[in-house]
Amino acid sequence: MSLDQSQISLTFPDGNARAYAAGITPAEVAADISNSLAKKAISATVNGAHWDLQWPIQTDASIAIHTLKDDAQALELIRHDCAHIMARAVQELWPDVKVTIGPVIDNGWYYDFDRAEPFTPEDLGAIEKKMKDIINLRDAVRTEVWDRDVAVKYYEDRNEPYKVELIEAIPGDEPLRMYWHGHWQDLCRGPHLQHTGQVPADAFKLMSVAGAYWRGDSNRAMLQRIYGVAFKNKEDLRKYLNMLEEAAKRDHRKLGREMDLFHMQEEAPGQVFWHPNGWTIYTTLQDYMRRRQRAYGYVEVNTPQVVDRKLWEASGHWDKYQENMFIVEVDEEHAREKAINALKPMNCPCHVQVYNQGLKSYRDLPLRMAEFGACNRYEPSGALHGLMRVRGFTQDDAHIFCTEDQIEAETAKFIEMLSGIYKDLGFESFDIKFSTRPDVRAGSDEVWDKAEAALEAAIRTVTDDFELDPGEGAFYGPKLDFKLTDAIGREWQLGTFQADFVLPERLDATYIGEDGAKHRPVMLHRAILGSFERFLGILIENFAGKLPFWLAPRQVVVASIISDADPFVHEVVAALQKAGIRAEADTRNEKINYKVREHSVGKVPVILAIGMKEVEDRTVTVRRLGEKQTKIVTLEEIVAQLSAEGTPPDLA
RNA sequence: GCCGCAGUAGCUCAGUGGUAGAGCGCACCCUUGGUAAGGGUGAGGUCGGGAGUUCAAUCCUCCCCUGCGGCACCA
Repeated sequence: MSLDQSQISLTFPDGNARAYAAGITPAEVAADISNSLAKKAISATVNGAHWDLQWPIQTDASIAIHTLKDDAQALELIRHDCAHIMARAVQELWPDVKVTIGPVIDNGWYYDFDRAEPFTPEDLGAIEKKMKDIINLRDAVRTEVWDRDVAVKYYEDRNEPYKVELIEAIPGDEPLRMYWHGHWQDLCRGPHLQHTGQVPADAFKLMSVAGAYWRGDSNRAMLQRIYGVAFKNKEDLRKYLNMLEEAAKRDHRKLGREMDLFHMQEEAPGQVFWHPNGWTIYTTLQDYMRRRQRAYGYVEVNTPQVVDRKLWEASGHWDKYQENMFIVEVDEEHAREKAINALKPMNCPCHVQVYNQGLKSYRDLPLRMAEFGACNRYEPSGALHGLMRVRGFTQDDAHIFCTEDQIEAETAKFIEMLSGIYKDLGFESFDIKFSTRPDVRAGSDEVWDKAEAALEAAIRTVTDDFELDPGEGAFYGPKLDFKLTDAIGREWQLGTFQADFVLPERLDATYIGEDGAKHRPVMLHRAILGSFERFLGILIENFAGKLPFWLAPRQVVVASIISDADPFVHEVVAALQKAGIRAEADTRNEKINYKVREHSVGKVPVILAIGMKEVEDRTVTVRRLGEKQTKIVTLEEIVAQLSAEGTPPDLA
């Protein structure tokens, strides 16, 4: 475009172009447009790349100048500069602390430090205060491009071994950018704000300190990671902190206690003692899943818990996962050696045993074998987390034995089943991730071609909107993962669908084909809820304990207002129970206010209050959870209404 | 598993080198009250487990267990 080599043409978002000298910086461009823009500018986008105001532009380009109004760029820069400002604050407070890396993450940033003493909550306060001082200095940001040798020497001289290692990991042809504000400096690819004063001093907060391995490697040093959050203004920060409070209120461990759903105790870490209320949800959900599976042509089986190591050796689990299995040794009196068994960590090898009983014909395929399989895995102690990560759990597991030609139809059918179930359980949408062949894999390329094509074609019958994750498939086959988003925007990976060409081989599963010869079936591993334990945790948090009526463990409390109403209360409870509703009477010597409060806190969806007026009219006053107003209906009406509501979605 | 923090009544939490306290809940009594806590009385604790220091440990030290927040892991 430009006639003169020293001239370049910059095109603005409105389509206008202007000529500038090559090497001009976005800061200068902004100044050329207006003084106020020059002041407000924070960064630019140049040919699609997020660009520091100080970086020169050498060629024709599209350019957009950003201000704090551009959320994505503003937040990125604010959080990024917060990371540096925090590192500077830490080194000003404790000069011997070594710095490492500090990336931007959702809502904020973290920075990893190497320091002998742990950071305390008081330290965080001091760092925060120091950060505010630094912001108030309004130090201009400079970036410099350095030679590697100079940079390495610089960091060696300053005893910053982590930085030296980082530089050594940067490919040789990339420039090393040094970022300075004031006298303090950090290695960083940028971009950055114009000066530290552009970071809002009242819209960030240091949240926590935690250990983190250097470069994510558990064999390397444990560093101290400080997490912070930052926003454009105080109000956004406040909203975020409120959201955290909201999430804490939904914590399934807290609600589990309050609603008397389950408990855990130290004699059985990572395992659940389900109380009547929790077990009611569990079995209601399981009954529902069992009906769905039947409707989709699955047969249900049940297989042993304690299985000889021989089977795990054959399946390959003994080699790979022995550390994570519960081992059960039995010392039999006349045996030469102890019998070594493992609690099953998964169901698939057992399902192949069921499959292998008797000869299978191609006419038997696809054979969809389901089990609510109770599994135990010795998860690392630090991984345990309420119901979300446990050592004893039950999967809604199934394996579909089929031919390669049946993969596509089975995949499509599975996605249909899964989306119906998620919808029934209150989750309207989900995302699909499609993981294809990894570098190290079993099976021929032809089989992989076929399997990947089949999976992809099957997804496309449902949606074109899926995320491709190349190379992330299991070594035995490609897979689909299903993620759903909960009521407060968190994502949970739940369902999975994996094609497996290896296990049928290892455990010698066969079928007789039309040609009369033996063939190898493909195994499709699939789960929709994953584990019941985890899914119930997610369900509780998604609904903040206010489960849909059909799943609510306590559906109705019929509460008397005065004792003279007690006989009618019991009559109403009996009528509701007869209609299959989980109803209980509350005829305690308490005021109606007290009863309403207690059952509201207990998340009971419907309270029926009964005083003398109701007794005379044979009516009930209905109060729904979360609603203030009440409604008077007849006994017959409420029974009909609630039994309709209590019908599981697949039976409605 | 690793780093840090924590563990006191059923729950939430206060507290002290001389073997403990509140609120809620629970039991009993009074109260029969119309939609988010009526009043009174009372019971309830091996202060996570073990060892050590000390005349004396719930408190200080060490080890272990469990939990919490991350990291690593998640067939």
